[in-house]
Amino acid sequence: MTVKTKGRPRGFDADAALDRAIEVFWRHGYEGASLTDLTDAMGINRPSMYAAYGNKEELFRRAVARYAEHDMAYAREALARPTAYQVIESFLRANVEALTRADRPSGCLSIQGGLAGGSDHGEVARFLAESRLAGERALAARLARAVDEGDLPAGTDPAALARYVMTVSEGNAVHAAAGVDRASLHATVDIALRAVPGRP
Amino acid sequence: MTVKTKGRPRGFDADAALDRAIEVFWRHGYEGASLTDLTDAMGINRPSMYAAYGNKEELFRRAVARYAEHDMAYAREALARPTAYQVIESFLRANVEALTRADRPSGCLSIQGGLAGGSDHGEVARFLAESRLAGERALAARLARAVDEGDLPAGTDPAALARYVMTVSEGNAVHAAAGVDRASLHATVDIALRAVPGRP
DNA sequence: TCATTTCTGTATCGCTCGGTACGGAAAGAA
DNA sequence: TTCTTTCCGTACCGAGCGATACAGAAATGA
Repeated sequence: MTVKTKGRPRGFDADAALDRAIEVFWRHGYEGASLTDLTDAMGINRPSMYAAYGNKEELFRRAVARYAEHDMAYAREALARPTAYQVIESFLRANVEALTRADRPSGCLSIQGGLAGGSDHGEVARFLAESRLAGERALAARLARAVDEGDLPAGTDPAALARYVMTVSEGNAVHAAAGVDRASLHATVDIALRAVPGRP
Repeated sequence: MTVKTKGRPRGFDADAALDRAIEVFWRHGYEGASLTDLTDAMGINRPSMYAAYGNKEELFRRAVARYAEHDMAYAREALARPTAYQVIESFLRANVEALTRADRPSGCLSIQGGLAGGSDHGEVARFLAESRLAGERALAARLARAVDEGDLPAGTDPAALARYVMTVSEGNAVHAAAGVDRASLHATVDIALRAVPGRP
């Protein structure tokens, strides 16, 4: 459904440009990514960026949203697995793959984007933390269902287990950003899974 | 030993000033900490900072070195425990305490300082990654000794186990930076320890 | 064709960044 | 006291930052 509009049409693909912006933010973090870096990578000039996205922070939020939808689709797929153990294993394995894709920067945009409150008053860091927490809550809900179904031992704390899984995933992201290779991250997952109930 | 020198003596305590700088870098990251933030917190003005430390990056390296020596002393103490399990538990527990001290920023300077390569070409991120890796190697060496001593099961990969422990610690640092409380981080450690051989 | 609307490119804004030149102040040495 | 050395404070540098004003180009609708 292409909307008919008056005026000169945009000369670039906004989603494709957003994908380029994702990589720049991923590599350099929110603060470290300058508008020159961004617009050069996106193949547009500044006023076009401002017209299309508003400002740098809005561009970042849009980039993170697209990242969550595309690059983290594996997380939603993992939640659909039949057992809690499979959910967790599938998530951690796919996470390792995503952290070490050859065609993408190492690590995870949500972590590399910015952990500390930079020049702003932690606005961006809080936004990223909240988006990670949303994922943790989704996993906790799935694990709570597993407890109800008897798939996880009664007495298991689904929120704590979900937090543990996210902790491993974030730790792996930190390692990946430091250049640790895929096989080593999988070895970490091998060990991490020993702490998960319901291992086959 | 106070060295007698000619000329006007420095009007501030360089180590105390460094402690203030640590907090600023910790809260805002390397890039997010401006010279104005730093010198204001340190109670000195710019030329004094440049005379005493060289430049911003040198100040940061000195801050990280002091941080490693003081705020991470618990890591060296943990390595001295008699068994591998105690080493790991002691490290992860003390780490959680350090990540959530009321008189310090939440999280860990080594992580919050900067994960992504900012405006520089990843210089600072690489430096921090290398310093974390040094800690991981020290732990791996200690665990290798435990394997030799029969304290850990034969066939245990000490490097992989050390990497797992550091992964949990880094994941907890990410959570702490996001505001997760101390009890929750300890709950994560409870689960993480289940994957460690030699549990009492 | 021509008025209207929207996007593009240049050129620039005010501001903050990391870093410094320079003159005066404060100490020891003689 | 006077010389020498070092530190402190002001005031400033060029560069890069995020963000924009404005004029011309490119599309639609009448």
